[in-house]
Amino acid sequence: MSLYLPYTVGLMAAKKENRKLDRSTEEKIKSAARTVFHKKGFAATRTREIAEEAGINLALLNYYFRSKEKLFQIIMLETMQGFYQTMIIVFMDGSTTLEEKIEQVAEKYIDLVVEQPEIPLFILSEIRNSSGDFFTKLPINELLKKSSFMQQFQEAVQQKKVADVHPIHFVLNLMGLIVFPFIARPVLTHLGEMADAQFRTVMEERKKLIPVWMKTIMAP
Amino acid sequence: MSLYLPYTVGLMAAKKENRKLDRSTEEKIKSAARTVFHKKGFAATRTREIAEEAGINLALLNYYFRSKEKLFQIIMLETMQGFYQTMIIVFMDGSTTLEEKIEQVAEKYIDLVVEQPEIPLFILSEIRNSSGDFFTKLPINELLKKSSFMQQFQEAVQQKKVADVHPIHFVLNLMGLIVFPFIARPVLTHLGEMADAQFRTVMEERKKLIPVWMKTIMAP
DNA sequence: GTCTATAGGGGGATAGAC
DNA sequence: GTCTATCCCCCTATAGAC
Repeated sequence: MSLYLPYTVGLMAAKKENRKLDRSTEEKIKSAARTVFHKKGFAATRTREIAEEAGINLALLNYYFRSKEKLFQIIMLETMQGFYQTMIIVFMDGSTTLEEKIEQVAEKYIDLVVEQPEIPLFILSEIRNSSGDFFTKLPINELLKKSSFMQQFQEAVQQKKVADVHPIHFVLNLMGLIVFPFIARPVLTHLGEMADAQFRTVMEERKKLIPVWMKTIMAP
Repeated sequence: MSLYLPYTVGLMAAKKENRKLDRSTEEKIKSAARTVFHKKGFAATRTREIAEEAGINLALLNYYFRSKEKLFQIIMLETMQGFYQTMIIVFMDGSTTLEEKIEQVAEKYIDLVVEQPEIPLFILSEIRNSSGDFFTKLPINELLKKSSFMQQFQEAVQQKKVADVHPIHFVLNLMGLIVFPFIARPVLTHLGEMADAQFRTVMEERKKLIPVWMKTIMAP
């Protein structure tokens, strides 16, 4: 089962098939765009910078992607997919318990975001402006409703193993505990003189701590 | 004791004194700038939009603040002050216990951010780009080190009333639990069809819940 | 497909009248 | 202090040669 959505690159969708071994140009541009957009956001990004980063000419960017806007939408959609994918996979897995799902989400997300620390802030701040179009293209909502996680969670509430508060608290707590440190990273750096190494140690600790915290937090 | 810093508006600092009753122009521009900057961030904001929002002409904006950049720095600094002020006041208060401080921070911050929901994301995303200059102008670090909160926290650790993990976990958990829902708000809206009223209810619940959670989380 | 050159427009800032 | 008019740069996008 592929969890990736069928998005199209428009112009290129057909041509892509006809090429032999294409780790070039189009992919180079997308990769550069990802880097710059993630770091600066849409408004602060200059297409010239993407072109330079990709080692190609500015005109070529428009040749492949028509406009900055369209290129951005592709990057945004892929980034969101990549981010939600982890959660979906873990939550759909019928063979793990609720506790194991929490452990896995904490571990996998912290690993993911240690690798690409700009992603949470990128997604959250870009969603603020762009209309909610991205979500209509991502069937996360439907997937989550039917997920193994949801079933287990509702069972746990009925069996009084979990406090009977709005489930949104659960999601907010879990994701907040995982993701917030990366969003607040710049503040920590400037404020508390926290270096990279120390931050990584702290986040490694949290892989273990968050599941424990979540358990005590959600106890009835 | 004033916790506000002596920042200057440059050109205007002197003139301000000479005016009689000035809730006008300069303040109108700043107010408009606050609104637009908070909502869109520096890069996406157009000075023309600020001018329109303020009901004045674009030229006047530059007359008062010299440039978009300078205006932004004033807004940014004031916003950060306003935000940290709450924490500082609560944490400096020698007459409250550690538990009471947590209760007060949760309650006051949630109130503050319900009023101005864009602030957390604004601060966090704008810090990403702008160099850490803003922090050198804010003596938060020094204030916090000497605060009543820090003393009480260290005592609690020594008396084994609080788990002996890096104190940063405490700060990250507290602020994450409070602030993250507002950062993730757009996602909730699009994803879970969560309306304003329901969100407020959830946040009211969290005023009570967060102190409880923090207590269980930080237990040894 | 990839480049150079350039069109076209938006946005920040200023000149100068009132 | 406040406005209108305008400058000018920078950025996106395209035309057209190779």
